[in-house]
Amino acid sequence: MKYKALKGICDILPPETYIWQHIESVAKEVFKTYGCKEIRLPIIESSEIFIRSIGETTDIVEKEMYTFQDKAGRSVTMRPEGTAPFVRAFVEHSLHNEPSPQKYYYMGPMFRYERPQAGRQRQFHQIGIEALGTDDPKIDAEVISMLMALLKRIGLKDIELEVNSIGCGICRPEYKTVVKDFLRENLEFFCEDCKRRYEINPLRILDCKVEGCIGRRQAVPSIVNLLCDDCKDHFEELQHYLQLLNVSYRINPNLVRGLDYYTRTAFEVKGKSLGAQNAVAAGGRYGSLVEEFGGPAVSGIGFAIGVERLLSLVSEGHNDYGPDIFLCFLGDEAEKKSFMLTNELRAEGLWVETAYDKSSLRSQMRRADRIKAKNVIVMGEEELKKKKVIVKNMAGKEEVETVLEGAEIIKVVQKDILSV
RNA sequence: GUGAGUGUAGCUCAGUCGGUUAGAGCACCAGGUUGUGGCCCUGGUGGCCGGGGGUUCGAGUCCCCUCACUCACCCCA
Repeated sequence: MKYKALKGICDILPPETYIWQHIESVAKEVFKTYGCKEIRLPIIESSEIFIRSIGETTDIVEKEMYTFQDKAGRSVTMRPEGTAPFVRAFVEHSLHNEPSPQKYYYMGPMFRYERPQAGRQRQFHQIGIEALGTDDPKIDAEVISMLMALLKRIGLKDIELEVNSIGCGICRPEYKTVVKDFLRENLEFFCEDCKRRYEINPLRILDCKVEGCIGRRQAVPSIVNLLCDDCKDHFEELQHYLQLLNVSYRINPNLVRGLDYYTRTAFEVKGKSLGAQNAVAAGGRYGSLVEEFGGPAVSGIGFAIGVERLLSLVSEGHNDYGPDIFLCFLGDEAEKKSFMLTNELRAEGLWVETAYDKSSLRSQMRRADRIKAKNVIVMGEEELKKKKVIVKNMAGKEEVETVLEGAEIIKVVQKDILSV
């Protein structure tokens, strides 16, 4: 084989593409009912946007970005996530002047240079929303419940919502210090990764899976008990609203987000059958990102769904796509007439296929069956003399003779199409 | 970046102790007597056995290197 797609970058082929279309259209319907408007954002941005927002010491920025120089020598990066480009656009176009709160959704590819594995590829797709213009925890609950409503409508089972508050610019640094104080004495007994985390992001130690580390960190107090009063109130109200909306959730005090810009609310939806990369969607509140990008002091909250991970959770079975009509012909005159009729029926919005060369009726019927045609039209010399055609329903086998006229044929075929 | 596993047809896999022209099922294409699909039957297309080197009279099979893929760690959607 001469050429292959790049490592971790996949083609999406039919019938998979049908499931993608389905998910995207359901998402759009759900978002519409919450007032989210679509925003389409570029795939490459100035590198600085990601470095400043995601954080210089995060893995994404340190080793996972597709960054290169354009012809003018500027450093540009293929977006590893959607929030930073969104906030850049929000500020650039002064979208805070739209009636508040402003709610947007986006969908598209993201790029991270990582070793691929189950549920992780270098080009992957996210469907995300962002809601800005209010600090009220009511909108946090609304955003989370919108996510759960969407996942439910897509038919996901065996998923679990985890929520946490990771504090704000005031109480989180204080909590970090508390964690470091508690771990300092025993640090030598922790795993190598945790020793590294201690310097870079000590909160991650609370999420380590190594058994020895789990036992040794027991004494560390939970962040939930050390939030400042404002953050604490926010978190409690969020839970209150989630309960009002009957959204079931689990508080995970060890839930940490990997991106620096998150404040207060953090949440994640985990899929039970997903393997090691089990977050199907995640999000959180960002308190000062808009300001850091030179915009007004408005905060936002958003989430992103990993579409590929979502797909691996949704049961398949969208494999029954086939033409509404397959047109069989016999004889030279019928070939011409059927070619014209194919065109006419397509103009009416039907999916119509026909044979491209002369072959036996048996062979044409076989082809119609293989491509899962719902109906077959037989146009032979005998029918042509009477200016009629035979319409056959492939599932039920019944045949009807009808006049050779597009409108009449559509009438015969219609009930089957509508019932699909 | 680290570790483990797997590479034979488009897909799923056989291939004996190293033996002659590499197989099956599915899929695809063409047929199975005047114009009716699915099941069945016949035939056909499709392989540098991931690549390179070595051992041997002889390698899909044994050895070395390499590449690719997969899973996991890290991290994340």
